[in-house]
Amino acid sequence: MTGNDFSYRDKKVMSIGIVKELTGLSERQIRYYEKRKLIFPDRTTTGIRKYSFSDVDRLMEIADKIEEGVQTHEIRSELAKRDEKQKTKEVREQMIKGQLNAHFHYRKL
Amino acid sequence: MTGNDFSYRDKKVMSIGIVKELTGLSERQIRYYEKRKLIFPDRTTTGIRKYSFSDVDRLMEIADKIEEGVQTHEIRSELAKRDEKQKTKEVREQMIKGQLNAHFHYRKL
DNA sequence: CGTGTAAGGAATTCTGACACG
DNA sequence: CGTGTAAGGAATTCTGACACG
Repeated sequence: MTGNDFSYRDKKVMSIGIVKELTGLSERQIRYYEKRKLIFPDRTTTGIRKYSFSDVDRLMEIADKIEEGVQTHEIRSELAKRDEKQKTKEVREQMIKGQLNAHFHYRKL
Repeated sequence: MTGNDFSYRDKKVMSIGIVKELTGLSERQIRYYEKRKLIFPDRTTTGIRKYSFSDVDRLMEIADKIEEGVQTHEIRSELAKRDEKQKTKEVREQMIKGQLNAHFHYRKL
């Protein structure tokens, strides 16, 4: 609650133009990888895509795989697997935090 | 050189629209604080302002000061002083890094 | 399959100015 | 002094499609 639960790295704040610059990819490629479900930008209420720094990193990984000849379909399942693990890990961490809170603040009120 | 010399926090990647959302300030205010030299966004070659997360934090501080009735002129000198200290600190850190490098990689080639 | 491009429209951003105070 | 707003233009982004393969 207090600090940088996910700070800057995961905040979706960049539009596609900067992502293009940062990654060296074309807008076409960036949008296409989204269509293939490799990347999941946010949208403003008016439909503009917003990306995070971690999205940028992920796009660079994707670009590497593509260059290696890996198809988007395969990249997708690799990434999905990793995302799943990551989510599980975060849930565990949250549970530990919760227990610590319960321990130290037990019936504090 | 290797890692996050300044990572995400200081990278100027957001356009004014998101900054507006993140800070709750109006575009007018954000641009005005720039004119008064409280904030220094980058510009794309075509003139679009780009801000960093630290710019966002700074804008919130500025907004607080303004609310307290402090004038931009005074805020400016406060911030300038702090920036100066920060820069000095960074220079010192760089020097230390340089010396460590010199020590460990002395005539490595 | 992955990517380039021209097309037309919608949303964003920019500057300088008038306004109030 | 700090901020709102309407004005007109320039730059950005979006989608669906044609193209190549």
